[in-house]
Amino acid sequence: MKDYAILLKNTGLKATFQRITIVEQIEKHGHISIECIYDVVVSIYPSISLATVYKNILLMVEKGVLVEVPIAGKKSKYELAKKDHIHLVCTMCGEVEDQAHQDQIENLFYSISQKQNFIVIKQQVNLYGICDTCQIEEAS
Amino acid sequence: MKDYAILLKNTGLKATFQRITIVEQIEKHGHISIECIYDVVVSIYPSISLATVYKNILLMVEKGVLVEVPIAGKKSKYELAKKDHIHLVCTMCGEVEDQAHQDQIENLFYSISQKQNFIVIKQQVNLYGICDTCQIEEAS
DNA sequence: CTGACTGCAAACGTTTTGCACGGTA
DNA sequence: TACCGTGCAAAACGTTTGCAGTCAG
Repeated sequence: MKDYAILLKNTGLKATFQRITIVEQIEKHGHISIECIYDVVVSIYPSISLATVYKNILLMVEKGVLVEVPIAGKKSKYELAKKDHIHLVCTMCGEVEDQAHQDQIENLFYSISQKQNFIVIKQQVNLYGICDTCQIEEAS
Repeated sequence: MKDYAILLKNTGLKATFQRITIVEQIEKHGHISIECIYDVVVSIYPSISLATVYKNILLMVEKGVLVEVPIAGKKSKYELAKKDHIHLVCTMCGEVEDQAHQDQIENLFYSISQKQNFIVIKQQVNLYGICDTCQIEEAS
């Protein structure tokens, strides 16, 4: 577990207990919706308000600490900012799994940006489907 | 312009004027949010209600006529279902441009699905950045 | 000590719902 | 004609806001 107090301060945000808890829980859960963040954080720090969670998520996305993962047909989830990767979104259980990027895809995106004269700032790749676990449950 | 009455009937939906107009306008505009769909459709068919637009968008997504394009930090847009492609999302003007897929990416996604034992049903690739037009305006 | 942050409650905008009426097949 | 679809209004929901009190730096 990283020192999130420093991470936060580096972005100009004060390291409150609320913020640190939010970030820690997002790391722990990987990909998580705002309501779920609230649920887990409130169990650790019961007096936190939902508004605080909303304000901080927004702020941390703005500062680049968090990344929004928009998902078709559902509420967005949030994750810690990290190296680009692909999301495998299970349409049965809703779980999101990370999948490392290959160089191939970087090259492809680069060639697109050249060809279209489009400056790529951020990328987001979701594959929707059925995860291993749900395939097994499905079969039984 | 395709015959959307038939397209709708094939999915089991009745071809009402409201639905046909919605689909036509989505085709015309390419990528469009629900509120914008309502705005353009109401100018053609003033008595339509927002609830009808919502109900039909949802229904048509379910039936596979439309596809939701979720966009980080914004409301989802909708487009007609078509061959997979990449979305270039301009973070300045909000416009979304389609970019044809290369085989490369298909192969990549296929290899991921094999390796992770994840059955891919749908894919969604967004590149966020600055479009040609906005770069020019920016420079001036 | 001071500005940034929190928690609360109210406001707001978006989406969903139930129901009576109207239109498609 | 039967049933699906529409429009309306209200309700439910998610998110944002303003403000007074609190806390990190």
